[in-house]
Amino acid sequence: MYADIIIDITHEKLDKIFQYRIPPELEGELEAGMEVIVPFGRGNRETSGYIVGFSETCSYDEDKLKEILRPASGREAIESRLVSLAAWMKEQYGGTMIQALKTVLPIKRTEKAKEHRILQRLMGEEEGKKKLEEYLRKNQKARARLMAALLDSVEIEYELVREKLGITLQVVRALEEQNVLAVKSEQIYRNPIKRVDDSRKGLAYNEEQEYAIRAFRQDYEQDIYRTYLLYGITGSGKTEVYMEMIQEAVSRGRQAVVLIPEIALTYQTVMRFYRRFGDRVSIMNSRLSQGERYDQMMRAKRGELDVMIGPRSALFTPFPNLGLIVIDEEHEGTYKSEQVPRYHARETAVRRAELEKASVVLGSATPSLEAFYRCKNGEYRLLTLKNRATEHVLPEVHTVDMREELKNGNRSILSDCLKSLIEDRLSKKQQVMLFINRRGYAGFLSCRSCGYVVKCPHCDVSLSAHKNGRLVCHYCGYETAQVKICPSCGSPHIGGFRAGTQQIEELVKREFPQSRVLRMDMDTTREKDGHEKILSAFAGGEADILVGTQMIVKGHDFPNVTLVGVLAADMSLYAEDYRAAERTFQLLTQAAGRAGRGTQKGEVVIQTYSPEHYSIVSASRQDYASFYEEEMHFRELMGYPPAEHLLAVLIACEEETLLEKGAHYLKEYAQMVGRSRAVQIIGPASPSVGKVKDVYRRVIYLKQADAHILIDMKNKMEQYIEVNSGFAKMRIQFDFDPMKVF
DNA sequence: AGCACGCCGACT
DNA sequence: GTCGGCGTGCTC
Repeated sequence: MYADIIIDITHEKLDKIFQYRIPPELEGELEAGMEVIVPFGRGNRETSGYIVGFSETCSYDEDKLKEILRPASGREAIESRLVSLAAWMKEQYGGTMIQALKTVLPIKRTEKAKEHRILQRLMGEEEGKKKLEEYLRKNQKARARLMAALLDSVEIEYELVREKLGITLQVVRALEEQNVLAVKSEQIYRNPIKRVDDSRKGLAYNEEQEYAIRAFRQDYEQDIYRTYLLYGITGSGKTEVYMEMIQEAVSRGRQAVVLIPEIALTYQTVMRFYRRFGDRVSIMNSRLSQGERYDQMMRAKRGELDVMIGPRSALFTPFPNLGLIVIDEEHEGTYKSEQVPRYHARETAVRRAELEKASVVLGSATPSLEAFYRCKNGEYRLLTLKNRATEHVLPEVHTVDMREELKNGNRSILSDCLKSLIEDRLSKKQQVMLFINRRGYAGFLSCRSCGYVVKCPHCDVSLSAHKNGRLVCHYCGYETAQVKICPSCGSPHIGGFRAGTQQIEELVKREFPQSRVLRMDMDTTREKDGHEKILSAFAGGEADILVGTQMIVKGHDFPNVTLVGVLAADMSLYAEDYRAAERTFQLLTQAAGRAGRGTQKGEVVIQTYSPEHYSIVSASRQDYASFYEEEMHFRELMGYPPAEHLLAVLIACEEETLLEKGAHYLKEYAQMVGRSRAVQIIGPASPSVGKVKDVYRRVIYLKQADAHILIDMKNKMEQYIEVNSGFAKMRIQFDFDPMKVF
């Protein structure tokens, strides 16, 4: 038995596993996550490291193995719980321990050192020149180089000197000792939020809110930590409930993490937390540089913060005594990582809470099937908010069958019903949102004569037409000029196939020339704070109609919006994906929730070609329960999560023949291992996008109700891949309970 | 990162 | 010969 130990992953050369022998007196005393002192390097200097696991065999020259000296003294380090979380993630989701550790531990980037370590000349120019001559005379080349640089400018970044002049730290140290220079390491922690006056008002909660808060508090007081699902319709005041729960944890000297999908991380939400918890709140977002992120993590570690708000990665905030993890909009797909380890923040949060003896609160108006299923089988506790916090009425929903419209001679994208309602709102000076559900479908170009679709030469996807006359690939960014003639049959009848946001915007402007229209999509939000700008312009009444993709339906309240139109509601149903119905239901429900947030009653128009589909019917009735029943029935029938578990094995390779061979062998191996255990194996198949950036892909699916069996299969396959050099040129990833079918 | 090793020029 | 600086490469 050997211990796998990680010394320090902040430096690339050390971010690997070192094996140590376990001394007899420590046998049975050690476990993953523990901090230990080991001899390291030639001088056997005592270094601290973390145990990340144990192995039966050692992959290194056994004679060279050293022994662990002793466990690190003092209290259990914050990191140790994160290391054991990483070990769990590696086991659950696959990949290497290093990959898991890198996602879990706060990593100091070299880029950060660049900003923070500055060499400062301490002597005047005259004296400096003398020093320079002295070094030259003594043939001390490195010192001379550094001195010359310091004469050029009083302050230089250490990283610059190291990379461009090849100066090592020893040289810097030597000059430091001679009082030639000083090393400044600034540690300025920028707080990314601006200060606002503390206007905490005594809020009154409705009965349901009170009940949820009380239920949580009663458990918490008795040290009962568990997972709750706060199922509350839009506008039911979930955020207030979170804040009370966080308050409960904070008042007991514990800290809270609040996960928010990036897109919902709006100024409004942040300000609410900030007003309540003051500057003991910190925000993480993708705009923060690596260095800033690291600083935030360190503030949390030192106990300067109570609440950390951020996307998926904020889950790993190294709080000394984490007491609560809140996951808002729990059903969002962004909680699943796209990189190895492909972890789901919900499951990982539940695991982290277990390690920390903390609670988890999941919140959603349209809970994921997973979360609701676990409430039904008693794993999570369900807390429901059925009423809107303020006395707003639910919007009235009209479903329009677009096939009927066509029969009645309306070939426009807008139904007669929607048109007349828009007309009505414009006259009343109220606002309208038009939401285009084009998830997964861009405005691709196809030939009406032969059906040819213009595709990206590097990826197996269609190119989408942009207004600037270019064709763009959304996977690799490839761009080409718009084609006028079909490359396949020469017909000139080639053109955009489906309506994009731009076309809708133009159409609306044509139909309602007196209206002011704003468009929000990938193109218009690309610039910095593009989101905020458009939304606040719309909120400020600078436009009457907002046209956009899914991003307009998340977060944000617009009190003056009384009409929401959903165009192509069923588009997302056509994706060959077992979560298509769930996603459609969620999008439609959210879109409908945007209408009538103010005092006026709202109306919603859903335009669809499949009005009878249960996801559309139940969304139009705002009926989650019946949607859940139907969808769960489907998942059970097909053996999809959460009824059973699914493991996707993604294989990528530049050579297609090699890929096919590898996929074939891997499947055969899986069949051999899985035969006795009733594992269903599907594939290898070409994923819907079979090629990206000239790399071919295949996918194999394994299905089994028992997660442990699948995880064991995954471990065996990982071993098989490692020992067979034939897989060396392939990149193989595992995706446990994937969010989509590839 | 931190440390030792080995190379190389300079000095006693 | 020996000393000290400097670059390189390894660390279970």
